Amino acid sequence: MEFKKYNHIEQEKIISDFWIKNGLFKPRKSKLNKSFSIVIPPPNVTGRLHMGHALNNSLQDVLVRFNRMKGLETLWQPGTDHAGIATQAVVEKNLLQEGISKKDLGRENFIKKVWDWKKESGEIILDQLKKLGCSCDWSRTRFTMDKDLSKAVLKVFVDLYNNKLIYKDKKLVNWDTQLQTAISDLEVIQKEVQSQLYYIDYSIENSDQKITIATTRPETMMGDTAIAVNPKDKRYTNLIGKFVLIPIVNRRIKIITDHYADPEQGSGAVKITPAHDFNDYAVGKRNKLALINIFEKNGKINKNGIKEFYGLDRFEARKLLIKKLKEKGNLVKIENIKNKVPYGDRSNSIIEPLLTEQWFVDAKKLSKKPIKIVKDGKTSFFPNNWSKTFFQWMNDIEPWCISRQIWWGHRIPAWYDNSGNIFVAENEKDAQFLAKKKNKNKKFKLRQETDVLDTWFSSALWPFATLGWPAKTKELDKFYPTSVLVTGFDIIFFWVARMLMMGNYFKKNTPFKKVYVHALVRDEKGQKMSKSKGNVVDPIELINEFGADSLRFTLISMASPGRDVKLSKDRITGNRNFMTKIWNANNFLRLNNCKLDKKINLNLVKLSINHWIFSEFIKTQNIVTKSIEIFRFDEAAKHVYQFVWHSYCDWYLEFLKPILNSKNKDEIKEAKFFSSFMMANILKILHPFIPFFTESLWFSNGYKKIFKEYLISSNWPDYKKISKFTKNQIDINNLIELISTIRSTKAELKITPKLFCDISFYEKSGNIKKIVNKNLSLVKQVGRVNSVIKSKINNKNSIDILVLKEKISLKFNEDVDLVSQKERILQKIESINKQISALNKKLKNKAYTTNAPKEIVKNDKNLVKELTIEDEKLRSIVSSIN
RNA sequence: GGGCGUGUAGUUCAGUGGUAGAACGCUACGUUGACAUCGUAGAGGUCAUAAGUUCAAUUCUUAUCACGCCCA
Repeated sequence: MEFKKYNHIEQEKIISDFWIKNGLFKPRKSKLNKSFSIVIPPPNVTGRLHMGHALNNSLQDVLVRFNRMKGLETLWQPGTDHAGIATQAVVEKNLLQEGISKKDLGRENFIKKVWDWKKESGEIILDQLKKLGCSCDWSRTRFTMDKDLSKAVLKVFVDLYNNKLIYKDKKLVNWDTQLQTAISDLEVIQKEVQSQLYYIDYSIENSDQKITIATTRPETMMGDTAIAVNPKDKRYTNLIGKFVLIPIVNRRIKIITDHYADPEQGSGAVKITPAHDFNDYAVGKRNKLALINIFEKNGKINKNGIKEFYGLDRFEARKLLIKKLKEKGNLVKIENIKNKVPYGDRSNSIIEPLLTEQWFVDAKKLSKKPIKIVKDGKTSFFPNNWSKTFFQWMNDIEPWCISRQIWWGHRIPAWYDNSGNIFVAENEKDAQFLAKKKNKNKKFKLRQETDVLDTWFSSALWPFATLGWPAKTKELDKFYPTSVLVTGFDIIFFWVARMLMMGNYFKKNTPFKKVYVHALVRDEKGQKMSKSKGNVVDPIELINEFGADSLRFTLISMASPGRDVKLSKDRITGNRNFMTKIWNANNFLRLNNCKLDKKINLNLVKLSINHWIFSEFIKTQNIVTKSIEIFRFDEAAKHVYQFVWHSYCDWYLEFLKPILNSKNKDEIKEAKFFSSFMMANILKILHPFIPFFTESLWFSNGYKKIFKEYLISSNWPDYKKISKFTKNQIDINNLIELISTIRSTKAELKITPKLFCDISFYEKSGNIKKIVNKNLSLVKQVGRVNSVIKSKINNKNSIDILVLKEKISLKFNEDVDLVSQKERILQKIESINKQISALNKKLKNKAYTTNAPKEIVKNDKNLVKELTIEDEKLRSIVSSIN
């Protein structure tokens, strides 16, 4: 009989549609009255599934499916975030292709266009997650710009403002001159680049003396308001308090002292430009220096600069200024150095510190509770090291700049009257009300703040806003705090910390009990995947080629804590083979008409191999359960793999064959339904890892009839150990040992494995002898044994071996190379004796016998005894060879 | 500069204060109607280096080296 191959493309589609159509991802009331919930880290609405997502979501799905099967009321809350800057950029670019600029459209029309785009392309990544098999409750999909979530954002903003946790301030912020918006310090990446360090002479007023400063950004000279030297730097003591003229600019500034100036760096004297550098800003504050902003918002020189530089781009200005300094003889030298330059992570353009009015969250105050929560273990990180990273950042947290000068996002609910008063309210009507009170009878007109909020501001509300907050919902009662958050370490600050702040403030409770932090997915050489390197692997391509299950199993089995995942196609191929193996095993069952046609009564199970496989399964089930519970997905995957391939397929199915070929109808019957019963359990235990494949087989094997459930909603195996099965579990394991030894003996003797042998036993009360007699048909077929001979064999075709310290004779129908076998045994004897003498030496050491735990010493003594017996028996075998 | 992590078989990685494990790869051999996307057998490791603690260290401590990441 020929069997079709498993068609993952066809099956995954069918199964996925089926699950969704039947609402199987929705929470189902729990008999246990327990719930389990995860909120998805909302992917960026412009995003496409990458390997990081694939890993992140595979792990979440394992947890979700596992807990669902365990009978908990399970919710996996999906959705996307509106990615202010990224989305605006995408839509803007599309419009430009049609020759339309954002400005032409105006704010309102542009936002309409963004919504149009979202309708069309905003669901792509969610569809990709469905392809991966993610069992999110898709009917609850949320978007950070949804009405409900926007309501939450407004409420949060107003509350925080009223409690002085949000404020407006004029400060130096990270300014992206390309996007023309402020960004938070987390969105700035410090990159090491090759730069020039310019040494420039400033001449001292009323003197011939000069002071040399070094800078990488000479154009900022136009905004200099002091030169600083270190108070301890003796070279400059006589210059302190004197004035210098900024070359070209010709403005007078003072030489001051400040510990910021490092005598070891450059010349030891630094120019101070408080409006364009964060360190200088601090120096300026300490010394009450003036702030001179020389840049427009697009990075061009403004009117505070030199006249002829007005309108020049910052880098053009730099070139021109250097040229002029050279001509004037103020440029001392240029040094090539490596330094860190700030880049915007979205625009990849150099960030300019710029003095602007922005909105800030007092993160310091909000950070107090989360720090305590994590310290007290109410939220714990896994691996725990990440809590250190978390604390480090939280302890030194800076005000969070939340305003963005873009259009797409939650517009800040603040209104200004004509005298610049601010009214913060959830809507204009309320703002009007506040303004009326303030303005009494004076006339006023309100205009709304044009800035929008940082996307992470709304993402921070995700765990409770998606559950309905600020309304009181049963979902909030049931699913908040969520059970676990699964995320990459790169957004611990961006997102995890901020959710902890908001959740603890507004819900007075931690948003999640645990944070599982996974690593990065790299390419097979361990390189970070990046577009510029061209080593990005598209998970969707892999899903099409190998199936979602193969990809998932690979990612999950490689997710060891604290280690990056190095993904290679070989590994995925290997795991696809695993599925083929199961497919073929299942075909074997069908071929032999092995069906589970009624509920099983374990008490009636008699066959030793069934006792054995079931006991081994329970062992596996327990390890897998435990492993998933402690986030050791790699261990869980390893043990299922080991059990399915090596216990079930390699041994159990082989042992099944002689029984199916026998005449014993009862045994055949039991073998048939029990092998199928085990398959059903295998599918269950594999389901969280490879959901499509297992559900597909569950359907075609008709298990729903017996278990009354689809696999996805069936119960997780939780069998208790059956003690009367234990004897056979041990026996079969010994039998496997015997058969393996026979096989390797044949291989050593270069006897073709095809050849059958006879066996006989030396020891009357031998354990192996009993086991063999009890399972004769299994030994004969699987071990390729002809017959068990009662009398001792001793001729030139026979050889003695030791199995589990029992002497057994094998007899072949061809000559056996006894000489080489003798040599092998002698080698074995030698190594055993080495072990024995090492152990004896150890045991003679009094320090050891008194200090070591009794168990260990006892074990060693036993080992010596056993090894001695083995040694004796091997010696007797050797002497019989003569 | 501060912090975190990693170094175990050819490769990718588990693991443990008391005989080193898996997967893939490699070698040899193919046996039966589930499976060559397979089976059987096998080779392969001074657990980065050094010192210390200990009866005992691959495991704990310290230092060194190499690599990676985060923060400044």
